[in-house]
Amino acid sequence: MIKSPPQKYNPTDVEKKILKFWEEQNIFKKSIEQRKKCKPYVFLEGPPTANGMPHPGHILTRVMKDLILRYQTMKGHYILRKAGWDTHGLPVEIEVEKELGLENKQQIEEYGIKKFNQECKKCVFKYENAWVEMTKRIGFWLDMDNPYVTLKNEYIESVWWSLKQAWEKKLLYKGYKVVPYCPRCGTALSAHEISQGYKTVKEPSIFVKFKLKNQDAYFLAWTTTPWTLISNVALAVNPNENYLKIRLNGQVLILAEERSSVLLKGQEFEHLDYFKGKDLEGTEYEPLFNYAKPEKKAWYIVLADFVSMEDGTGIVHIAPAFGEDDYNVGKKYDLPVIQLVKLDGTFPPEVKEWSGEFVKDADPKIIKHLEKRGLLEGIHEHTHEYPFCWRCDSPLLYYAMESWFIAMTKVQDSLVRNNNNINWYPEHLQQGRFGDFIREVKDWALSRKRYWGTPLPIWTCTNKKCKNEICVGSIEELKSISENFPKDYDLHKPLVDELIVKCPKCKSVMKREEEVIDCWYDSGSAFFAQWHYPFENKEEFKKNFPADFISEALDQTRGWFYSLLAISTFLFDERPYKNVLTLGLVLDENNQKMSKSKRNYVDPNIILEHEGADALRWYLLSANAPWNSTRFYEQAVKDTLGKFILTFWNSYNFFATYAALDKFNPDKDTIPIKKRQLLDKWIISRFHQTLNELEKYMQTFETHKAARAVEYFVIEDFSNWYLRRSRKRLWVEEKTTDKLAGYSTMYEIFMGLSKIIAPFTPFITEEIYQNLKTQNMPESIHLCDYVKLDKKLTDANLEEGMQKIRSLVEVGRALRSKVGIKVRCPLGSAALICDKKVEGQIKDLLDLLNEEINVKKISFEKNTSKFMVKTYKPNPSKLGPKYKQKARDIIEKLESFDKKELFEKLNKKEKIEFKFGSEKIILTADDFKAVEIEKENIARTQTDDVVLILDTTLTPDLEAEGLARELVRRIQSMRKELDLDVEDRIVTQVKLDSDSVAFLKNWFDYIKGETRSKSLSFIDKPSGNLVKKWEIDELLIEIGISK
RNA sequence: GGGCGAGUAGCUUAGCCUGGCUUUGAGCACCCGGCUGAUAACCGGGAGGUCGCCAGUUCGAAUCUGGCCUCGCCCA
Repeated sequence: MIKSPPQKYNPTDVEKKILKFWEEQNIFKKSIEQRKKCKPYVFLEGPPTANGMPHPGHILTRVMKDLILRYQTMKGHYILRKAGWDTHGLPVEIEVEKELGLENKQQIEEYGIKKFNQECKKCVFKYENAWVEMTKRIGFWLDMDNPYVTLKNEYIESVWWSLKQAWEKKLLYKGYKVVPYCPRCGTALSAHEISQGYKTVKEPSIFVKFKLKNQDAYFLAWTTTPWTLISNVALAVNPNENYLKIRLNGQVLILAEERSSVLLKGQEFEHLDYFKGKDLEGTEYEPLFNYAKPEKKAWYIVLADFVSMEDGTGIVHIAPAFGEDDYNVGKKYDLPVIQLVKLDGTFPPEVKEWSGEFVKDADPKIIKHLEKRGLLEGIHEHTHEYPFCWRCDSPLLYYAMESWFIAMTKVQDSLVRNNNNINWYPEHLQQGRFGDFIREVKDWALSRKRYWGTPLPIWTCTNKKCKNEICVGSIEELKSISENFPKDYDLHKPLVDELIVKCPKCKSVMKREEEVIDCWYDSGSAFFAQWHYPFENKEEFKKNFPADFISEALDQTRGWFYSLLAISTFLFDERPYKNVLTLGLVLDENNQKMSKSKRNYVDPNIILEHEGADALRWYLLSANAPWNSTRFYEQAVKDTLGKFILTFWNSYNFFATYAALDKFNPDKDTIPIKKRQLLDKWIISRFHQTLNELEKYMQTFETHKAARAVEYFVIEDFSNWYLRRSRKRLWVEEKTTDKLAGYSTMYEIFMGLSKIIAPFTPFITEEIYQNLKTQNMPESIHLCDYVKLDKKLTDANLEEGMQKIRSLVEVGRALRSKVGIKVRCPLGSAALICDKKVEGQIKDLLDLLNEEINVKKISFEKNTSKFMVKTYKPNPSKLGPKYKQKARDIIEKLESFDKKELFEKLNKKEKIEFKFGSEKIILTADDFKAVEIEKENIARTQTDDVVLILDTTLTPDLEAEGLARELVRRIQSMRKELDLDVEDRIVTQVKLDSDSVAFLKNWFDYIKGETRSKSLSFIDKPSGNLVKKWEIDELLIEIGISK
């Protein structure tokens, strides 16, 4: 039986009640179980790192995932929703370092890696509870009892298996990577860390001469880091630029033509020769320094596209150990890597002059040295951005470090092909940011010289004659070759380094490469490692690969989205996901990034307490396209609550209150649609039309458009029109067919509406469903099927007609307001002029218009002739040029003429002649405009295709009815003030002058009926529970009512 | 510094791909009036816009092109 709901909606109370219900009845589990035999829709959860509190951005991703998954579930799919936690990585280590007061790697090692990693493990789960709570509170259904966790032995084992695949495919190799390195902290910095530490600095930049072999000529190069010159191995030119050989102040120099015009402006020089950059390739020069004796060929010109003409000389000095571009060119030309800087940032003993000095401090001395040798051509002060260590503020050095790589460049074609097979939302990412990234893919630098991560499973034989390298791909394999593998084990450091591993070839001791791997590799392995594939769950994996849907924020494009694709590509040569929805970031009220330091961080819990999860969800889903950034602040959610959630609730409240009163029973009392009013058929049609739109938008993840379509339906169509127009139907006492038809329609709409928005706002819809459901329906709305679109129930013609009626109401009300007759006072008649088609569309809906603009009868007319008079008005734009200043007075004079006579004359093309002062004026029809004006007591307005005429004549009858309604409205508002129940009967006493009483006498019954008055008496001193004085258009009255 | 995305009333936004049917259309907030057993409601009217800026293409640009500015993200 439908119960009367509480008047006021308290989101937190309702939502907490629903959460309890879901929990107690295991609804989430049931929602998965009951779809077990259905077609799967595979979702892969991007694992969050639980080492910080969840913020609004996380809420957006979780809400969006939940929407899609609930939607697909109701659409009949079987969806597993395994949670995941990302647990490794530098951010965790940094957090723990801070906690323990450790400042660098030496201190970590002194503290003990075992203890340190234990702390990391604890840290990762410190906030797990907050995450779990938040996830539940916002209604995100995720299986957090069986999550995959990247630090578990099984997960690591799967990762190892995949690395061994790479190893066997010869994709895993050791190389160099130039990384920003802090010599003081002794560590490389991640991209994230560097971006915090860029500063603008002024540094000397120098022009250095490199003498050509066997020629008395010099290449002129330019550098901002003189200390790297010690390790120079080549000079680079741009193959497509032009270079000049010139004589300047008696010396022969080579530099780029474009740069010469800038650098040598105003100086005289002799032009000796001209080359294309590519002609210079291979030209040898004499090294500046001879501290190193490289094994490979060095000191010649190489070609590189990155050489720009923006600054310098167009000739770039190359030191592969200290620059990424340099390193890449070096690889291409097989140049030696000369690395004459120690890890602490000082020069080694071989560099005699500056041995032991910090390289940056040595810069001025190196410059002096070059000057002495006559190899310096000039010094400029140069301003540029340079990275500093965010921790200790030392300048960072770009430094080539040994590192393990996955050769992504070798599978680039597959990457591109697999990417082209993924549906990206928004589309531009596929060929834009992501596509660009993949087309320029670099080998994946996999290793990290850190502690808390998946250990790199590569062991090298210490026997110098053997040097055997193996990659371990399973725990079994490692057990089989290690002597002291413990029963209880944890595959992290330090255990893996403490194992005594024997070389399968020579039985000597093997040593592990000490690194751990990039934690992006961990999360990128989720699609198979969550199943402990291939050691377990082979079938599960097969069924769940590739995923149908993943979604994360925009910053994951080159993060998780890439690492998944990369790993999936080299393992299986297959896309790991079919659809990827990239979400915009959540910003604060002023479009600024949320950050703790700016204190612009909104605590989601406050909003959840005040406005509730449904309002929060609806806001996030409807505010903006998912991929655009969304501003997040409490007021926005508050507005959503007021505008949408409460409108929905109050509509429901209205229906349920009356339905409860009448004991409406949907099983027995439902009236077939055929027998219902057009208004009912209309709202049903609109409902299905809305569903149609919603489904269309959901397919392309345009959730904001889907939500807005629903919002329009609920507020405009359902609440503001259908329900408003249906109120009176429910007021009749008996159970009429029409009343039951209204209940039937409302019941169906609330059920349907609740179902179609259940994925958006799962709480309020459940609350409504619980009250409205009958016994044989599923126990939760989230166990229901989604509403099936029924095109047969839509009626475009009816919808069009209704739209026309609503437009007529709009202009009609505006017209009444213009002529100044209150809507409460009825008018005698109205007329409509339109074509037959429109007439057909609206003629059955005229009752609605009747009531809305309060006229007694409405008729269709062929044309406006009954109501309008044709006349002519003086046309100023004709008269003006002819009579100049006099025109105004002439027009005034014409006003005094007999209009009818004037009209007839002009109609007969006669001339109008009259005297104006001494002048005789002759006007023709040309000097007038033909216009139509309303006859007396007629008001006219129009919509796109209908003219609406109102007869504004007020008769005593009409005025009496108006007065009756004035009284009714005041009595009603007093009833409301007394907080009476709708069905309460009252005694009404009114003080009113006797003339007015007589005037009203035909309306006594009406007043009694409308106000549910047992008696209505007109006396001098009204009394009752509430007595009030009123003034109706200067008429003073007093009303008293009592229960 | 490079790439991508966004920029339309105080706020949230539609329109942009496919140029003109609109003097840029809504909603919230604001002002005036109406209506109300309809709620944080509803209805009518009003005020509020250099469509980020500057050029160009075109008969015509919010819409197409180029450059610039601001914000965000990614990369350096």
